[in-house]
Amino acid sequence: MILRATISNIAKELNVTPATVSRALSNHPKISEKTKKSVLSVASRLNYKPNKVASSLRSGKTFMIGVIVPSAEINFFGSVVHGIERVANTYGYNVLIYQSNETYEHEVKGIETFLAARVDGILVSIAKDTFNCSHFTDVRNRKVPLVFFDRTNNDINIPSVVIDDYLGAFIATEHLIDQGYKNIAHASGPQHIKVFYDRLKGYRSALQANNIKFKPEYIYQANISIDSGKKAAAHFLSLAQPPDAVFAAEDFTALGIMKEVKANKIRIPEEFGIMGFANELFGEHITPTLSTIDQQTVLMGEESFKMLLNLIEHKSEETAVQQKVVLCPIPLFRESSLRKKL
Amino acid sequence: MILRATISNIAKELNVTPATVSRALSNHPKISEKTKKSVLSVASRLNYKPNKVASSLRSGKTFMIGVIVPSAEINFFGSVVHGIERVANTYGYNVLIYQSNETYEHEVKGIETFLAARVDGILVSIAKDTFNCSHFTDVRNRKVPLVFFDRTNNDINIPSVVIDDYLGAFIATEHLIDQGYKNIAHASGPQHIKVFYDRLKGYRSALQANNIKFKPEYIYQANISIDSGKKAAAHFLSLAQPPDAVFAAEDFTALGIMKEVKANKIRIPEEFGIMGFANELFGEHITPTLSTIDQQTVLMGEESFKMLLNLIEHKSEETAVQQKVVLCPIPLFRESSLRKKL
DNA sequence: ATGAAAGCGCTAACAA
DNA sequence: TTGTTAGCGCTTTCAT
Repeated sequence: MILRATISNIAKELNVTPATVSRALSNHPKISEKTKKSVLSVASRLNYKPNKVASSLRSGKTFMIGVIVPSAEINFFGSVVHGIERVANTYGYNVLIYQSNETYEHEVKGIETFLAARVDGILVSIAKDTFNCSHFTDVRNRKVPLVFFDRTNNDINIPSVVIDDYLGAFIATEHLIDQGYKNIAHASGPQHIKVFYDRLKGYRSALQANNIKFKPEYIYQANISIDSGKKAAAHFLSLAQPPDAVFAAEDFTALGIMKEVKANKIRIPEEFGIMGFANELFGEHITPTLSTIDQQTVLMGEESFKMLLNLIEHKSEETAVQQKVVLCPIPLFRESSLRKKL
Repeated sequence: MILRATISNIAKELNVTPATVSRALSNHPKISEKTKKSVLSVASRLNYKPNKVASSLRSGKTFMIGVIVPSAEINFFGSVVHGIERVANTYGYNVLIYQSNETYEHEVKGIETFLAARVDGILVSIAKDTFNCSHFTDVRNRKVPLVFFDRTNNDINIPSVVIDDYLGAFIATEHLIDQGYKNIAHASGPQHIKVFYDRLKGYRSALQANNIKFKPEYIYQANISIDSGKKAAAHFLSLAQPPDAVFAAEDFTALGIMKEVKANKIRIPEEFGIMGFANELFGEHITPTLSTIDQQTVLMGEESFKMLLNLIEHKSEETAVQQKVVLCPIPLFRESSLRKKL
């Protein structure tokens, strides 16, 4: 019994050449039905599994894509990866995951790994600590298809899939205005990350569109964490004129704010409104439930893969039109911001 | 300029043979420092990246492992994968992820994919719908290292990493007893999955150890979901003698129970105690915070990989001692079950 | 419809 | 210390 049968093994058993077996296995049109049958039968008897490594080396295609995320543990990215995986598998592609842990060094290592593995394409959500983009231009120079999702970079011209963060923030802020809150603050995120920058812009635009004066002291730069949310709330509540609502750039920050506000015996949403962003899982289970903006994570994953696949399949054609898919944010108004009945 | 430089390209530039370059790149001891230097310099000038596909074909090692999880979106598995990834990358291994979506068919497909990709080893957490294990014995027959984590199967003799579910359940139940609850029910999970079976056993043992009579009507078989948790609670509350505490086999079930109990204006933990299992992220953010059992997910991932690596590296040696790592569950007593001051 | 032969890029045994 | 040679398993022209 052969431990790992090869095409040659099958060929020998049938007194044909490896080429014939290869063709039979890949359903080549000019192979007789009888040989196909017999090849298939011997293959299954020998428990033959195709060797993709050999096939990849020869054909230059690995049917693997690489995905770099800041962390697989953050629900958002886990969910996007889920979306990527699902479509990828449908199309016969496998997915390699690499976590950058938000550092530039890991991100570079991830790219190196993927290039060495000769993946057919790469999907990246840029790390917080990444400023230098030479590793990405490197990928481009090697003509390996590359698509950014969520965390993009505008300096370098790479196709991307994002949601409209500006619009999401605008909707969130305007919702708080609609609910009758008068002094709306914003707990923002790291401004060099585009999504957070855009959310701040959306917040400011919503104020402006409603003739509300922007107050610098109503901005607190938080850091995607419960703790910084608490600090944000402490800051806001210490002001001479404290806000009566906060739009947080991200759900964990919103959660921290909620905890701090509750600790101060301020009632939510009656006296204080809160909106988050990201639709993390916990939001609908906390008390009060957290209003937030859903980012269509699974769809984002699916779209990212489809865009990448498109690039992979049309690599040769120089239709390098800069592609960009912008998904629509979906507001979820829950208890933390709803003081009017809908 | 060569798009993708190979070892031969470097060799030609230096008038040496590919073999020399290969050795220089892999730091072979018998290569002079000068040649190493020059090879490295030319390599970087040509932007050479090693072709792992070719290397794998030749060496028979891919430095890739495959991981099959029921779903990457469930926090528990995402977190384990995180642990796997971290150690794997440290050891120079890459990780392929495959989601079974709890179905047997996908699981088989995942195994096929991994065997075709010639991964060096496979890590699996068995799907809910899997009863037939021939695909696993198949892997074993091909001498591909295989390790189960969390969701194991006792019929087939495969090394595994699990936590002591029995003990966790015992601790959870006894804690409720300690807190003075008198009628403790159990919302269990699918019994053909070993972890849930063991948790039920642990529950029963704890009762017995404390001379509490087991009541069949205090068992409700839930289904790892908020909804089934609600149904469980509704069932328990409808009993002639309703319980005053529930140990749920899993956090989402516990959450459903909590929602239903709160909806009935029953105070937690004063009138009703709840314990979950899994330490899902939301538990510490809901009101009241959920007491639960932590499963050491990241550690589980790390241990799983280490065990697999050990098998990979000692493949030839026939020291096929059945390995099993059992991690210790860590109780987290929070508001939902603490009515005595600690 | 099938065979012959070459080669993808790398590594490793054997020579020198 | 470096070269020679062969081959991992598969695909793919070019023949027949």
